Amino acid sequence: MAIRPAEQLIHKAAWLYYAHGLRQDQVASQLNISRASVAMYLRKARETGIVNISTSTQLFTDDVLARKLEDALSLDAVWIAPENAHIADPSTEIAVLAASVFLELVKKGDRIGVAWGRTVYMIADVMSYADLQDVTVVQLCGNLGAPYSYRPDQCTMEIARRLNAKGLNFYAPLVLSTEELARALRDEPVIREQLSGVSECDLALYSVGAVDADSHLVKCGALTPGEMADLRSRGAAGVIAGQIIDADGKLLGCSYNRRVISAELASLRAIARRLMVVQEDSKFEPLLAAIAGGLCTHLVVGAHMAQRLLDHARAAAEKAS
Amino acid sequence: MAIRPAEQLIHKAAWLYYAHGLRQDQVASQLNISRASVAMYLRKARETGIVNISTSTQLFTDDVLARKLEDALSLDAVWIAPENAHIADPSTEIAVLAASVFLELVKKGDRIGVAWGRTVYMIADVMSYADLQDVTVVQLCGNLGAPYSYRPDQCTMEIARRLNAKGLNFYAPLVLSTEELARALRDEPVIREQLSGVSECDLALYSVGAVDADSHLVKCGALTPGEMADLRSRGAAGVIAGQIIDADGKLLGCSYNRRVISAELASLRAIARRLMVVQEDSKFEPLLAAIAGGLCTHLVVGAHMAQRLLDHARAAAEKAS
DNA sequence: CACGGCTCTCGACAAAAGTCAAATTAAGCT
DNA sequence: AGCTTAATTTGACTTTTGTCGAGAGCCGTG
Repeated sequence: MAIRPAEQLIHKAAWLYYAHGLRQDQVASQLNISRASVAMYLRKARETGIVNISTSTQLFTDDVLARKLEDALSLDAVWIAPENAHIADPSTEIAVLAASVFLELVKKGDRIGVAWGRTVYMIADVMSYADLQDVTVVQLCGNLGAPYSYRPDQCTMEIARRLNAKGLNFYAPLVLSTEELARALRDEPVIREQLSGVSECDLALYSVGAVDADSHLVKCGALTPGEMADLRSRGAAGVIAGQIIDADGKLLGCSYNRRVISAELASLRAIARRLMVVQEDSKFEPLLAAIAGGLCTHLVVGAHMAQRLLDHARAAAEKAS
Repeated sequence: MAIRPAEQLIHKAAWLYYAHGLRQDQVASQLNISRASVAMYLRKARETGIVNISTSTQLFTDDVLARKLEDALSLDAVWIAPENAHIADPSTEIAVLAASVFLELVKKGDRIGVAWGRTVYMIADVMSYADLQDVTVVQLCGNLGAPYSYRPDQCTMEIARRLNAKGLNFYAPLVLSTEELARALRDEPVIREQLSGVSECDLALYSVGAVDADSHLVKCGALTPGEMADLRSRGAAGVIAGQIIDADGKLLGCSYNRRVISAELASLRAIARRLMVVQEDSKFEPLLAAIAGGLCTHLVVGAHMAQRLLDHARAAAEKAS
């Protein structure tokens, strides 16, 4: 990909402005263009990730609650988004925080696994741009034709686009109608390769889904409300990368799971850094299940959820003693 | 280290402004302070590395010349600072570029070896602030009491301060008056430990010194101009971390070198990423020597020097064929 | 070759950010 | 306590930056 002269100019303007600290009019006279153009170039530079402005998320880990949670749940790191009267929309706050944390966790050369859902898409949406050409973003599960804009492949591609990274999509449906077909498809070289590549990821980004009629699995037609209720009564506690898990975070033995094309839980656990983000307070049980299953090393949640998790962990510890 | 309430405010202001994209007056009303205070907090946030603004140095590696040099000299990466009429001061430009490159190369948890000299100090001086608490900056060579502000320990400490990292100083003189004393001092546990810790570094930052009367070694009284001229006639080609090397980049066998307390060349070569920065065109031969000795994997130079290096490499290749 | 459609560029104005000295508060010291 | 000194905070002012519509250049097309 040859660099267009315009891109050269953007680079130069960004360099003079941000690295040298010149003012826009000084940059303009250096490059013999108008100051207005400089301002425009600088905006483009920010939008394309040529310049990177990042703020430390230290503040959110420094929370005492976050430290206590790290200990209680043996997680590597926890970030807690405040939820007070000043914050207009807690779920957006969580997404913005998660995007910052995610960018802080990404390193050069990383391979990143991304699942799908409203949360992941919201994170992608507020994520700032970066220039990480040697990064690869891979899709963790099959696709779901949906009336929503947050299809699995869109989550992956949007994040790849923001990072200026390579995006690897998964060309298979999430759920098939028979177990046989799913087995056959999983054996296809293309799919097999993609699935085995998951454990080579250095970083995963996902949320956990609830097992109820509001689930995307229901909304997208993969399961009927009745089936969902049935699974729930049989121990389903949450949804990870399109798969149903029980309260221990283990794959639930059910026809649905056998018809799904997605990364195995063991592959997910093989990823060193697993960033889980949960926005809704209602996802308490699903989150507990995911944590129990060791599907999460790094966690971003709201203050209320954090408190509930800590209370639960303490109650459990007391019961045990 | 408890976070003072003021620091909390700086964090919050930076978060709202840079991560959420609020305007200063909106931040001010959120935090119930005046907009002027917000502006001040934001400046502090930038100065302390709570927010990080970095510009890609892509532009300088994209240069065709840089690519050719990487091939010709088998270096991992080369950055070339332009030297045209618009650039007021090429050596500053090189330092600014080197500082950006350095920050791009630093990763979390790194141990960084830093040598000393005008170039290194200039880089430290223009380096922007960052918040890398788990990084350690170690001094690669002994100290030289000097009338200059760029003593070895100052280079190390200034860089550590800018990165908000731990600085590890070297409490020994660079040169001693007898070889015996130098040997004895090198055997001291404190010094021995420091020296052996050098090869555990992940990144090194240094320049190369010239073997002439203008050298710091002469200016600081470590060597007389006469001794320097003598060393030169005996094959001295450059100075690395206070030690004299020959044209092949090997340690020159001389009394001076035996009286020096500094990181061994083998230890330096054991560091995976060795960033060498050369500002002066006059340091052509010293740089050739350093490259010959494998003391450099990443290089930042000016356009003129880059051209000379390439011409030299090509002439050498032609001769060989 | 004239015509829209397109992108790029610029001047002028409005908005936002930076700065400074004065005022206020906090902190140290006798 | 009473004084001095240093550090914050602020309102008012200046400088810098963002934005928008107009105009200029460019290309493919009819």
